[in-house]
Amino acid sequence: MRSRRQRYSDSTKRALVDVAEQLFTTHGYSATSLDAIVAGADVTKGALYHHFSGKQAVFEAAFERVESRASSGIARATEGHDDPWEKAQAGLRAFLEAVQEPAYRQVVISDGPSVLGHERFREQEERSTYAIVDEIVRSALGTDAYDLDDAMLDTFTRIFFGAMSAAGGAVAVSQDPGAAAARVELAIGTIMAGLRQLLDSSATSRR
Amino acid sequence: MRSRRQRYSDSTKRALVDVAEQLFTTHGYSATSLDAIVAGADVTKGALYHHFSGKQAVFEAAFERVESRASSGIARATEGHDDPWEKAQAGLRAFLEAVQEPAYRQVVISDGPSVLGHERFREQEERSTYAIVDEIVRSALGTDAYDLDDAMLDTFTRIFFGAMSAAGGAVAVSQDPGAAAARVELAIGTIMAGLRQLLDSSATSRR
DNA sequence: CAGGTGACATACCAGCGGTACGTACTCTCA
DNA sequence: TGAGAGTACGTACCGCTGGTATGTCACCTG
Repeated sequence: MRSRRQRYSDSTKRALVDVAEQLFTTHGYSATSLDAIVAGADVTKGALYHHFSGKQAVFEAAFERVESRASSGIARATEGHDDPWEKAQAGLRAFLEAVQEPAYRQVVISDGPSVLGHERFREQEERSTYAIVDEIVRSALGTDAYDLDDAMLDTFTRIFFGAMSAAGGAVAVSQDPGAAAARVELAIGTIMAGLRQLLDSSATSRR
Repeated sequence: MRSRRQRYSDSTKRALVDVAEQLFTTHGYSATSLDAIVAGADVTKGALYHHFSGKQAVFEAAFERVESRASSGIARATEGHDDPWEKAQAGLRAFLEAVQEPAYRQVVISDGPSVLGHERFREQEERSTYAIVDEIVRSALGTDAYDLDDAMLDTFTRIFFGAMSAAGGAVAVSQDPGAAAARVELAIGTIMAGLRQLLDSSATSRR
Protein backbone atom coordinates (compact mmCIF):
# COMPACT_ATOMS: atom_id res chain seq x y z
CA MET A 1 0.00 0.00 0.00
CA ARG A 2 1.41 3.32 -1.01
CA SER A 3 1.66 5.97 1.63
CA ARG A 4 -1.05 8.50 2.14
CA ARG A 5 1.15 11.22 0.73
CA GLN A 6 1.87 9.18 -2.34
CA ARG A 7 -1.80 8.62 -3.00
CA TYR A 8 -2.52 12.34 -2.79
CA SER A 9 0.32 12.98 -5.18
CA ASP A 10 -0.91 10.44 -7.69
CA SER A 11 -4.40 11.83 -7.68
CA THR A 12 -3.31 15.41 -8.35
CA LYS A 13 -1.08 14.25 -11.15
CA ARG A 14 -3.91 12.29 -12.66
CA ALA A 15 -6.23 15.26 -12.29
CA LEU A 16 -3.74 17.43 -14.13
CA VAL A 17 -3.46 14.99 -17.03
CA ASP A 18 -7.23 14.56 -17.11
CA VAL A 19 -7.86 18.27 -17.46
CA ALA A 20 -4.94 18.72 -19.82
CA GLU A 21 -6.17 16.00 -22.15
CA GLN A 22 -9.59 17.56 -22.30
CA LEU A 23 -8.35 21.11 -22.88
CA PHE A 24 -5.76 20.04 -25.42
CA THR A 25 -8.46 18.12 -27.24
CA THR A 26 -10.96 20.96 -27.39
CA HIS A 27 -8.67 23.97 -27.87
CA GLY A 28 -5.40 22.57 -29.16
CA TYR A 29 -1.95 22.86 -27.64
CA SER A 30 -1.04 26.50 -28.11
CA ALA A 31 -4.49 27.80 -27.22
CA THR A 32 -4.40 25.94 -23.91
CA SER A 33 -2.69 27.85 -21.13
CA LEU A 34 -1.10 26.37 -18.05
CA ASP A 35 -3.28 28.65 -15.98
CA ALA A 36 -6.36 27.04 -17.49
CA ILE A 37 -5.02 23.56 -16.76
CA VAL A 38 -4.14 24.21 -13.14
CA ALA A 39 -7.41 26.06 -12.61
CA GLY A 40 -9.32 23.08 -14.00
CA ALA A 41 -7.44 20.68 -11.78
CA ASP A 42 -7.92 23.04 -8.85
CA VAL A 43 -4.24 23.36 -8.03
CA THR A 44 -1.58 25.98 -8.74
CA LYS A 45 1.33 26.19 -11.07
CA GLY A 46 3.63 25.11 -8.29
CA ALA A 47 1.94 21.73 -8.27
CA LEU A 48 2.16 21.36 -12.01
CA TYR A 49 5.84 22.22 -12.07
CA HIS A 50 6.42 19.82 -9.24
CA HIS A 51 5.08 16.93 -11.31
CA PHE A 52 6.12 17.98 -14.80
CA SER A 53 9.09 19.76 -16.27
CA GLY A 54 6.89 22.08 -18.29
CA LYS A 55 3.98 22.43 -20.67
CA GLN A 56 5.40 20.01 -23.19
CA ALA A 57 5.79 17.31 -20.56
CA VAL A 58 2.13 17.67 -19.62
CA PHE A 59 1.21 17.34 -23.25
CA GLU A 60 3.37 14.26 -23.56
CA ALA A 61 1.58 12.59 -20.70
CA ALA A 62 -1.79 13.31 -22.27
CA PHE A 63 -0.47 12.19 -25.65
CA GLU A 64 0.69 8.84 -24.33
CA ARG A 65 -2.63 8.18 -22.72
CA VAL A 66 -4.65 9.00 -25.81
CA GLU A 67 -2.43 6.93 -27.99
CA SER A 68 -2.31 3.92 -25.75
CA ARG A 69 -6.09 3.94 -25.63
CA ALA A 70 -6.22 3.88 -29.40
CA SER A 71 -3.54 1.28 -29.92
CA SER A 72 -4.95 -1.10 -27.36
CA GLY A 73 -8.28 -0.87 -29.13
CA ILE A 74 -6.67 -1.82 -32.41
CA ALA A 75 -4.66 -4.59 -30.81
CA ARG A 76 -7.83 -6.06 -29.36
CA ALA A 77 -9.50 -6.07 -32.76
CA THR A 78 -6.66 -7.91 -34.44
CA GLU A 79 -6.54 -10.70 -31.90
CA GLY A 80 -7.80 -14.10 -32.84
CA HIS A 81 -7.26 -13.87 -36.56
CA ASP A 82 -5.14 -16.59 -38.10
CA ASP A 83 -5.14 -15.44 -41.68
CA PRO A 84 -2.89 -12.38 -41.90
CA TRP A 85 -4.99 -10.80 -44.63
CA GLU A 86 -8.11 -11.06 -42.50
CA LYS A 87 -6.14 -9.68 -39.60
CA ALA A 88 -5.13 -6.74 -41.72
CA GLN A 89 -8.75 -6.03 -42.58
CA ALA A 90 -9.79 -6.15 -38.94
CA GLY A 91 -6.91 -3.89 -37.95
CA LEU A 92 -7.79 -1.41 -40.65
CA ARG A 93 -11.37 -1.27 -39.50
CA ALA A 94 -10.32 -0.67 -35.90
CA PHE A 95 -7.85 1.97 -37.00
CA LEU A 96 -10.56 3.86 -38.85
CA GLU A 97 -12.66 3.72 -35.72
CA ALA A 98 -9.91 4.99 -33.45
CA VAL A 99 -9.05 7.89 -35.70
CA GLN A 100 -12.53 9.30 -35.28
CA GLU A 101 -12.05 10.00 -31.62
CA PRO A 102 -11.63 13.77 -31.17
CA ALA A 103 -8.81 13.37 -28.67
CA TYR A 104 -6.82 11.23 -31.06
CA ARG A 105 -7.38 13.57 -33.97
CA GLN A 106 -6.37 16.71 -32.13
CA VAL A 107 -3.71 15.51 -29.71
CA VAL A 108 -2.01 12.80 -31.72
CA ILE A 109 -2.56 13.72 -35.35
CA SER A 110 -2.77 17.47 -35.25
CA ASP A 111 -0.59 18.70 -32.40
CA GLY A 112 1.56 15.64 -31.84
CA PRO A 113 4.14 16.04 -34.59
CA SER A 114 4.81 19.74 -34.16
CA VAL A 115 4.78 19.75 -30.36
CA LEU A 116 6.90 16.67 -29.78
CA GLY A 117 8.92 17.16 -32.92
CA HIS A 118 8.83 14.60 -35.68
CA GLU A 119 11.66 12.70 -34.06
CA ARG A 120 9.99 12.06 -30.73
CA PHE A 121 6.60 11.71 -32.37
CA ARG A 122 7.87 8.87 -34.47
CA GLU A 123 9.48 7.17 -31.49
CA GLN A 124 6.16 7.23 -29.69
CA GLU A 125 4.22 5.93 -32.66
CA GLU A 126 6.69 3.16 -33.36
CA ARG A 127 5.94 1.77 -29.95
CA SER A 128 2.16 1.67 -30.43
CA THR A 129 -0.06 1.91 -33.49
CA TYR A 130 2.79 1.78 -35.92
CA ALA A 131 4.09 -1.37 -34.27
CA ILE A 132 0.77 -3.07 -34.85
CA VAL A 133 0.73 -2.15 -38.51
CA ASP A 134 4.29 -3.33 -38.80
CA GLU A 135 3.42 -6.65 -37.26
CA ILE A 136 0.50 -7.11 -39.62
CA VAL A 137 2.53 -6.18 -42.66
CA ARG A 138 5.27 -8.59 -41.68
CA SER A 139 2.88 -11.43 -41.08
CA ALA A 140 1.32 -10.82 -44.47
CA LEU A 141 4.33 -10.00 -46.60
CA GLY A 142 7.22 -11.33 -44.57
CA THR A 143 7.08 -14.90 -45.81
CA ASP A 144 10.17 -16.31 -47.47
CA ALA A 145 8.18 -16.95 -50.61
CA TYR A 146 7.87 -13.22 -51.30
CA ASP A 147 11.56 -12.61 -50.83
CA LEU A 148 11.32 -9.12 -49.31
CA ASP A 149 14.18 -7.99 -47.11
CA ASP A 150 13.85 -6.08 -43.88
CA ALA A 151 14.23 -2.63 -45.38
CA MET A 152 11.55 -3.33 -47.95
CA LEU A 153 9.16 -4.57 -45.29
CA ASP A 154 9.81 -1.36 -43.39
CA THR A 155 9.05 0.62 -46.49
CA PHE A 156 5.77 -1.20 -46.99
CA THR A 157 4.82 -0.56 -43.39
CA ARG A 158 5.54 3.15 -43.75
CA ILE A 159 3.46 3.30 -46.89
CA PHE A 160 0.51 1.45 -45.46
CA PHE A 161 0.67 3.40 -42.25
CA GLY A 162 0.71 6.67 -44.16
CA ALA A 163 -2.12 5.53 -46.37
CA MET A 164 -4.22 4.52 -43.39
CA SER A 165 -3.54 7.73 -41.51
CA ALA A 166 -4.48 9.88 -44.48
CA ALA A 167 -7.53 7.79 -45.17
CA GLY A 168 -8.47 7.96 -41.51
CA GLY A 169 -8.26 11.73 -41.59
CA ALA A 170 -10.54 11.81 -44.59
CA VAL A 171 -13.01 9.53 -42.86
CA ALA A 172 -12.98 11.69 -39.76
CA VAL A 173 -13.92 14.91 -41.58
CA SER A 174 -16.43 13.26 -43.87
CA GLN A 175 -20.14 14.02 -43.54
CA ASP A 176 -20.90 10.32 -43.78
CA PRO A 177 -18.06 8.60 -41.92
CA GLY A 178 -19.63 5.20 -42.33
CA ALA A 179 -19.71 5.38 -46.10
CA ALA A 180 -16.26 6.92 -46.22
CA ALA A 181 -14.87 4.15 -44.05
CA ALA A 182 -16.46 1.57 -46.32
CA ARG A 183 -14.81 3.16 -49.35
CA VAL A 184 -11.46 3.17 -47.61
CA GLU A 185 -11.81 -0.47 -46.69
CA LEU A 186 -12.70 -1.32 -50.26
CA ALA A 187 -9.84 0.71 -51.72
CA ILE A 188 -7.17 -0.62 -49.40
CA GLY A 189 -8.66 -4.09 -49.71
CA THR A 190 -8.32 -3.85 -53.47
CA ILE A 191 -4.73 -2.68 -53.15
CA MET A 192 -3.91 -5.53 -50.80
CA ALA A 193 -5.60 -8.07 -53.04
CA GLY A 194 -3.67 -6.83 -56.05
CA LEU A 195 -0.43 -6.88 -54.14
CA ARG A 196 -1.12 -10.36 -52.88
CA GLN A 197 -1.95 -11.69 -56.30
CA LEU A 198 1.13 -10.13 -57.83
CA LEU A 199 3.43 -11.42 -55.12
CA ASP A 200 1.90 -14.87 -55.28
CA SER A 201 2.33 -15.15 -59.02
CA SER A 202 5.92 -13.94 -58.96
CA ALA A 203 6.68 -16.32 -56.10
CA THR A 204 5.45 -19.35 -58.05
CA SER A 205 7.20 -18.32 -61.25
CA ARG A 206 10.47 -17.94 -59.37
CA ARG A 207 10.23 -21.41 -57.97
CA MET B 1 4.22 50.80 -64.14
CA ARG B 2 3.39 50.77 -60.49
CA SER B 3 3.93 53.90 -58.52
CA ARG B 4 7.10 54.53 -56.59
CA ARG B 5 5.30 54.06 -53.30
CA GLN B 6 3.82 50.78 -54.46
CA ARG B 7 7.25 49.46 -55.38
CA TYR B 8 8.64 50.32 -51.98
CA SER B 9 5.69 48.62 -50.37
CA ASP B 10 6.11 45.47 -52.44
CA SER B 11 9.78 45.20 -51.64
CA THR B 12 9.30 45.44 -47.88
CA LYS B 13 6.53 42.89 -48.03
CA ARG B 14 8.73 40.56 -50.02
CA ALA B 15 11.58 41.14 -47.60
CA LEU B 16 9.33 40.19 -44.71
CA VAL B 17 8.23 36.97 -46.37
CA ASP B 18 11.82 36.16 -47.34
CA VAL B 19 13.06 36.45 -43.80
CA ALA B 20 9.99 34.75 -42.39
CA GLU B 21 10.38 31.75 -44.67
CA GLN B 22 13.97 31.33 -43.65
CA LEU B 23 13.34 31.69 -39.92
CA PHE B 24 10.27 29.47 -39.98
CA THR B 25 12.31 26.87 -41.81
CA THR B 26 15.24 26.86 -39.43
CA HIS B 27 13.50 27.37 -36.08
CA GLY B 28 9.88 26.41 -36.67
CA TYR B 29 6.78 28.51 -36.21
CA SER B 30 6.50 28.93 -32.47
CA ALA B 31 10.22 29.47 -31.94
CA THR B 32 10.22 32.32 -34.43
CA SER B 33 9.27 35.67 -32.95
CA LEU B 34 7.88 38.62 -34.83
CA ASP B 35 10.70 40.72 -33.44
CA ALA B 36 13.20 38.43 -35.13
CA ILE B 37 11.36 38.67 -38.43
CA VAL B 38 11.09 42.44 -38.47
CA ALA B 39 14.70 42.78 -37.33
CA GLY B 40 15.83 40.52 -40.17
CA ALA B 41 13.85 42.49 -42.69
CA ASP B 42 15.15 45.71 -41.14
CA VAL B 43 11.74 47.15 -40.44
CA THR B 44 9.53 47.44 -37.36
CA LYS B 45 6.40 45.74 -36.20
CA GLY B 46 4.34 48.61 -37.51
CA ALA B 47 5.37 47.68 -41.04
CA LEU B 48 4.57 44.03 -40.51
CA TYR B 49 1.15 44.73 -39.11
CA HIS B 50 0.50 47.10 -41.97
CA HIS B 51 1.01 44.30 -44.50
CA PHE B 52 -0.26 41.31 -42.54
CA SER B 53 -3.01 40.77 -40.06
CA GLY B 54 -0.72 38.89 -37.69
CA LYS B 55 1.85 36.17 -37.29
CA GLN B 56 -0.31 33.50 -38.83
CA ALA B 57 -0.84 35.58 -41.97
CA VAL B 58 2.92 35.94 -42.38
CA PHE B 59 3.28 32.19 -42.04
CA GLU B 60 0.57 31.65 -44.60
CA ALA B 61 2.40 33.80 -47.13
CA ALA B 62 5.61 31.84 -46.58
CA PHE B 63 3.67 28.58 -46.71
CA GLU B 64 2.10 29.37 -50.06
CA ARG B 65 5.43 30.25 -51.54
CA VAL B 66 7.15 27.08 -50.37
CA GLU B 67 4.33 24.92 -51.55
CA SER B 68 3.96 26.50 -54.94
CA ARG B 69 7.68 25.99 -55.49
CA ALA B 70 7.29 22.30 -54.71
CA SER B 71 4.16 21.72 -56.72
CA SER B 72 5.46 23.49 -59.79
CA GLY B 73 8.54 21.26 -59.65
CA ILE B 74 6.36 18.18 -59.58
CA ALA B 75 4.11 19.48 -62.32
CA ARG B 76 7.13 20.07 -64.52
CA ALA B 77 8.30 16.49 -63.99
CA THR B 78 4.98 14.97 -64.98
CA GLU B 79 4.73 16.89 -68.22
CA GLY B 80 5.21 15.09 -71.48
CA HIS B 81 4.24 11.62 -70.32
CA ASP B 82 1.50 9.95 -72.29
CA ASP B 83 1.18 6.72 -70.37
CA PRO B 84 -0.51 7.51 -67.04
CA TRP B 85 1.46 4.85 -65.21
CA GLU B 86 4.73 6.32 -66.39
CA LYS B 87 3.44 9.74 -65.44
CA ALA B 88 2.70 8.43 -61.99
CA GLN B 89 6.25 7.13 -61.63
CA ALA B 90 7.74 10.45 -62.71
CA GLY B 91 5.46 12.34 -60.36
CA LEU B 92 6.37 10.08 -57.47
CA ARG B 93 10.06 10.63 -58.11
CA ALA B 94 9.65 14.40 -58.20
CA PHE B 95 7.53 14.29 -55.05
CA LEU B 96 10.24 12.40 -53.21
CA GLU B 97 12.71 15.05 -54.33
CA ALA B 98 10.55 17.96 -53.24
CA VAL B 99 9.91 16.52 -49.83
CA GLN B 100 13.62 16.61 -49.05
CA GLU B 101 13.77 20.40 -49.15
CA PRO B 102 14.07 21.67 -45.57
CA ALA B 103 11.60 24.48 -46.13
CA TYR B 104 8.96 22.06 -47.36
CA ARG B 105 9.52 19.64 -44.51
CA GLN B 106 9.35 22.23 -41.78
CA VAL B 107 6.88 24.77 -43.08
CA VAL B 108 4.46 22.56 -44.99
CA ILE B 109 4.67 19.14 -43.37
CA SER B 110 5.56 19.96 -39.80
CA ASP B 111 4.03 23.33 -38.95
CA GLY B 112 1.46 23.63 -41.71
CA PRO B 113 -1.34 21.50 -40.34
CA SER B 114 -1.27 22.75 -36.78
CA VAL B 115 -0.72 26.42 -37.60
CA LEU B 116 -3.25 26.75 -40.39
CA GLY B 117 -5.57 24.15 -38.95
CA HIS B 118 -6.34 20.97 -40.82
CA GLU B 119 -9.20 22.66 -42.58
CA ARG B 120 -7.25 25.47 -44.19
CA PHE B 121 -4.23 23.21 -44.65
CA ARG B 122 -6.24 20.84 -46.75
CA GLU B 123 -7.71 23.65 -48.81
CA GLN B 124 -4.21 24.83 -49.63
CA GLU B 125 -2.98 21.37 -50.50
CA GLU B 126 -5.94 20.56 -52.67
CA ARG B 127 -4.99 23.44 -54.87
CA SER B 128 -1.40 22.31 -55.40
CA THR B 129 0.42 19.02 -54.79
CA TYR B 130 -2.72 17.13 -53.95
CA ALA B 131 -4.32 18.31 -57.17
CA ILE B 132 -1.45 16.82 -59.15
CA VAL B 133 -1.75 13.46 -57.44
CA ASP B 134 -5.47 13.55 -58.01
CA GLU B 135 -5.01 14.23 -61.69
CA ILE B 136 -2.55 11.35 -62.02
CA VAL B 137 -4.79 8.95 -60.14
CA ARG B 138 -7.75 9.90 -62.27
CA SER B 139 -5.83 9.50 -65.51
CA ALA B 140 -4.66 6.07 -64.37
CA LEU B 141 -7.78 4.69 -62.67
CA GLY B 142 -10.54 6.90 -64.01
CA THR B 143 -11.20 4.96 -67.17
CA ASP B 144 -14.69 3.63 -67.74
CA ALA B 145 -13.33 0.11 -67.89
CA TYR B 146 -12.46 0.17 -64.20
CA ASP B 147 -15.90 1.40 -63.20
CA LEU B 148 -14.83 3.52 -60.23
CA ASP B 149 -17.09 6.38 -59.23
CA ASP B 150 -15.96 9.82 -58.16
CA ALA B 151 -15.93 9.11 -54.45
CA MET B 152 -13.80 6.01 -54.92
CA LEU B 153 -11.32 7.92 -57.06
CA ASP B 154 -11.12 10.52 -54.30
CA THR B 155 -10.47 7.78 -51.81
CA PHE B 156 -7.66 6.35 -53.92
CA THR B 157 -6.11 9.79 -54.25
CA ARG B 158 -6.21 10.30 -50.51
CA ILE B 159 -4.61 6.94 -49.93
CA PHE B 160 -1.85 7.42 -52.46
CA PHE B 161 -1.20 10.95 -51.29
CA GLY B 162 -0.90 9.77 -47.70
CA ALA B 163 1.34 6.91 -48.72
CA MET B 164 3.60 9.21 -50.65
CA SER B 165 3.77 11.77 -47.86
CA ALA B 166 4.67 9.18 -45.27
CA ALA B 167 7.17 7.58 -47.58
CA GLY B 168 8.64 10.99 -48.36
CA GLY B 169 9.08 11.69 -44.69
CA ALA B 170 10.88 8.40 -44.25
CA VAL B 171 13.13 9.18 -47.20
CA ALA B 172 13.92 12.60 -45.82
CA VAL B 173 15.15 11.33 -42.47
CA SER B 174 16.97 8.34 -43.89
CA GLN B 175 20.77 8.15 -43.77
CA ASP B 176 20.80 7.05 -47.38
CA PRO B 177 17.98 8.99 -49.04
CA GLY B 178 18.83 7.64 -52.45
CA ALA B 179 18.41 4.02 -51.43
CA ALA B 180 15.33 4.82 -49.42
CA ALA B 181 13.78 6.61 -52.38
CA ALA B 182 14.55 3.62 -54.59
CA ARG B 183 12.81 1.31 -52.13
CA VAL B 184 9.79 3.58 -52.01
CA GLU B 185 9.61 3.69 -55.79
CA LEU B 186 9.81 -0.08 -55.92
CA ALA B 187 7.20 -0.59 -53.23
CA ILE B 188 4.70 1.86 -54.65
CA GLY B 189 5.48 0.60 -58.13
CA THR B 190 4.64 -2.93 -56.99
CA ILE B 191 1.42 -1.76 -55.42
CA MET B 192 0.44 0.08 -58.58
CA ALA B 193 1.31 -2.88 -60.76
CA GLY B 194 -0.76 -5.19 -58.61
CA LEU B 195 -3.66 -2.78 -58.62
CA ARG B 196 -3.43 -2.38 -62.36
CA GLN B 197 -3.34 -6.11 -62.98
CA LEU B 198 -6.28 -6.74 -60.70
CA LEU B 199 -8.38 -3.98 -62.21
CA ASP B 200 -7.52 -5.09 -65.73
CA SER B 201 -8.53 -8.67 -65.08
CA SER B 202 -11.80 -7.76 -63.40
CA ALA B 203 -12.54 -5.33 -66.24
CA THR B 204 -12.16 -8.02 -68.89
CA SER B 205 -14.14 -10.59 -66.93
CA ARG B 206 -16.99 -8.13 -66.52
CA ARG B 207 -17.20 -7.50 -70.24
C1' DC C 1 10.19 14.37 18.77
C1' DA C 2 13.54 16.64 15.75
C1' DG C 3 15.12 16.96 11.37
C1' DG C 4 14.42 16.08 6.58
C1' DT C 5 11.83 15.75 2.57
C1' DG C 6 7.99 15.65 -0.44
C1' DA C 7 3.90 18.28 -2.10
C1' DC C 8 2.43 21.88 -3.02
C1' DA C 9 1.27 27.64 -2.83
C1' DT C 10 2.75 32.46 -3.78
C1' DA C 11 5.03 36.06 -6.02
C1' DC C 12 7.43 37.44 -9.62
C1' DC C 13 9.85 37.90 -14.30
C1' DA C 14 11.14 38.25 -19.26
C1' DG C 15 9.38 37.73 -23.65
C1' DC C 16 5.69 37.28 -26.69
C1' DG C 17 1.79 38.70 -30.00
C1' DG C 18 -1.00 42.40 -30.63
C1' DT C 19 -2.75 47.40 -30.42
C1' DA C 20 -3.02 52.54 -30.32
C1' DC C 21 -1.28 56.26 -31.98
C1' DG C 22 1.97 59.36 -34.10
C1' DT C 23 4.48 60.91 -38.35
C1' DA C 24 6.45 61.64 -42.79
C1' DC C 25 5.92 61.07 -47.41
C1' DT C 26 3.22 61.03 -51.68
C1' DC C 27 -0.66 61.12 -54.66
C1' DT C 28 -4.90 63.58 -56.04
C1' DC C 29 -7.68 67.25 -57.44
C1' DA C 30 -9.81 71.89 -57.05
C1' DT D 1 0.03 74.54 -56.77
C1' DG D 2 -1.01 73.59 -52.37
C1' DA D 3 -4.12 71.58 -49.13
C1' DG D 4 -6.31 67.57 -47.77
C1' DA D 5 -6.43 62.58 -47.79
C1' DG D 6 -4.40 58.29 -47.64
C1' DT D 7 -0.52 55.13 -47.54
C1' DA D 8 3.53 53.20 -45.30
C1' DC D 9 5.52 52.81 -41.92
C1' DG D 10 7.85 53.94 -36.63
C1' DT D 11 7.20 54.19 -31.44
C1' DA D 12 5.37 53.14 -27.17
C1' DC D 13 2.81 50.32 -24.67
C1' DC D 14 -0.28 46.38 -22.86
C1' DG D 15 -1.98 41.89 -21.24
C1' DC D 16 -0.93 37.37 -21.15
C1' DT D 17 1.96 33.33 -21.14
C1' DG D 18 5.46 29.88 -19.83
C1' DG D 19 8.80 29.53 -16.51
C1' DT D 20 11.41 30.34 -11.94
C1' DA D 21 12.65 31.34 -7.15
C1' DT D 22 11.25 30.93 -2.81
C1' DG D 23 8.26 30.05 1.03
C1' DT D 24 5.30 26.89 3.83
C1' DC D 25 3.38 23.05 5.91
C1' DA D 26 2.11 18.23 6.35
C1' DC D 27 4.11 13.82 6.71
C1' DC D 28 7.61 10.24 7.27
C1' DT D 29 11.82 8.45 9.52
C1' DG D 30 15.21 7.48 12.88
